Amino acid sequence: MSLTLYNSLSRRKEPFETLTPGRVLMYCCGVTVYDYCHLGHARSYIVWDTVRRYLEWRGYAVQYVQNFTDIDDKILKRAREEQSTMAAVSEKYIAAYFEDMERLNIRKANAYPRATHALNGIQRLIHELEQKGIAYAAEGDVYYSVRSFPGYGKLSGRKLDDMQAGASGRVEVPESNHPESNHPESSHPESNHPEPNTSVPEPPDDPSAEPKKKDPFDFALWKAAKPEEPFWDSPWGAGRPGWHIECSAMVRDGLGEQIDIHVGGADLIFPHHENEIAQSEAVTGKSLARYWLHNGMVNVEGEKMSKSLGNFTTIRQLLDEPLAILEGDRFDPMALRLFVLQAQYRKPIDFTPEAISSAQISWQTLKAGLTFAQDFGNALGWTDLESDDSRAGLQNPSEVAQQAVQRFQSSMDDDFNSPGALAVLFELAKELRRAGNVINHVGKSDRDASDLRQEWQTLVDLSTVLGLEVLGLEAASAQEASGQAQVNSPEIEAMIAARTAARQSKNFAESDRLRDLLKAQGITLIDQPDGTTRWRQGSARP
RNA sequence: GGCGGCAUGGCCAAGUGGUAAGGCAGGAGCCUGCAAAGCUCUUACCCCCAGUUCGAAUCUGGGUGCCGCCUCCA
Repeated sequence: MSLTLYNSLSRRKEPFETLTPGRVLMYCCGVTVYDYCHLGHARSYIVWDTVRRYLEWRGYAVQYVQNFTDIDDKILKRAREEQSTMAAVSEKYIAAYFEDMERLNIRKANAYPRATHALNGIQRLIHELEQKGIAYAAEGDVYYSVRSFPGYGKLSGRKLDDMQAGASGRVEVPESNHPESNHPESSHPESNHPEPNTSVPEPPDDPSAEPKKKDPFDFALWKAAKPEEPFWDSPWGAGRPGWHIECSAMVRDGLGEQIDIHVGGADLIFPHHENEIAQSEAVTGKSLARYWLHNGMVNVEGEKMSKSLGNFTTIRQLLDEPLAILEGDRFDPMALRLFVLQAQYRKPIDFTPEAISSAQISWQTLKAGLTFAQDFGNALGWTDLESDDSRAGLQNPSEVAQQAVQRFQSSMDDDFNSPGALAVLFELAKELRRAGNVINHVGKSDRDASDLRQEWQTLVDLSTVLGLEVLGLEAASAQEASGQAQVNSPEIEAMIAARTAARQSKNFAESDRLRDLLKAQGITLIDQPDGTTRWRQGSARP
């Protein structure tokens, strides 16, 4: 069995072969840090984190690098609004990024280069492009001459001439800028509409508005500094880098001239990744990345979630606010992860209340399987959970465990088909939940303890590959909860005895009253065929 | 207008030539004084039309609908 992945470059699934056996160099386009991350970002980074985890599980040593864009017009705009600086705004949202990602159990990259730390590499790259006659300076700006790179358009599958026709249709109304040109945005501060603001410092990419460009599709590698903006000295004068060049430079500095996998949102294919290829490959003469992978968008009511449409929900908003659809509960971060992984990564997913509640409940099911050892390990005599050889059983995996791993792998090998992989996890989790319920209700298991042990261990292992884990805090509180139950035990036993007496005298009204009383405290009673009554805490378990 | 993608049950979503995984949500029954759990059963004309084939959700052609990119965007 071999791993196959869909390469945006060829628009086909291809077998995965690394540049160096056993090693994967992987670069992920990160965020521009001017605001909190929304669900679109969450999806992207959950997906690529999962890909990275899977590659490692498959035995590859993965070097994973993800950048922060911390030089950008939007950051500057935010800094002006907050009477702050670009650096301060960046720091704030980088910190927020890490907080959000940690909650989603996204593992840290090996490196997080920032544009502001990559100026040397950026300038070197621009210089080399200039030497090769592909970049040209114009009044303090430097542009990339798109027509000098024969391969331009190979990733996005478009031709410059085709685009020109389309672009002209969009840019035909430059007059719309004029009426508002002397109305700063503060003239309508109460407006929450995310209308494109015509007073932003940078004009839209209107070819006619940038006469410095030789060709309308040329793009900026370096931008001359405007007054009161941060700048860096350069051979072309004071200024700052364009957006695309930073990734070319950071890939080269952090991973080398050629990498295995370059990933990012599908909305980055053009122009960002196309330009990145043009920049890097024109200099090195080598293909930049062997595989280009792009995740699908998160939609809201059929439309892409995006800043400009204003239809976004931030990660922290979704996780922190009690939700009506969840009857006032908060959305579990792992349920968000599940929501993302329940779709194949290239397909769009719709963010709806139904999807949220479905994911939340699904996570409860999976969690019941994951906490099986914690809940029932004692009952099954699993005393070695903490010890090093606790996984010894997996040396000789059972048929069920082997098949689960095999099915999981063959799904994931097929272009990271996580929905298929999840089906395997759910089958294991549901069986464990069933077995646990039987123990609760009958007092003993109807399954062989070591078989269950293997199924549980397999579930935990495979879930971890997808980053679906019961994290520390939750695990601790679950244990705490079971400890509490012990404390109240005598009181409960007394009530059960009273109820048993009532039942024996057929006083069912009293018997039901006591049942309801305990139920209100979260205690569920289980009458046994032999007339005795068992109980357990927690009525929520489905 | 150009390029790309998607259409499977109430919702989500696998399946890429041999008569439909899984999740969520439902229905019926057995069991129970009532419960809880368990068990059994149960819900698909795979967007439409034509073609290839012994056989297609799966391949080919045409159509319809939706989405993304072409402008900052995960």
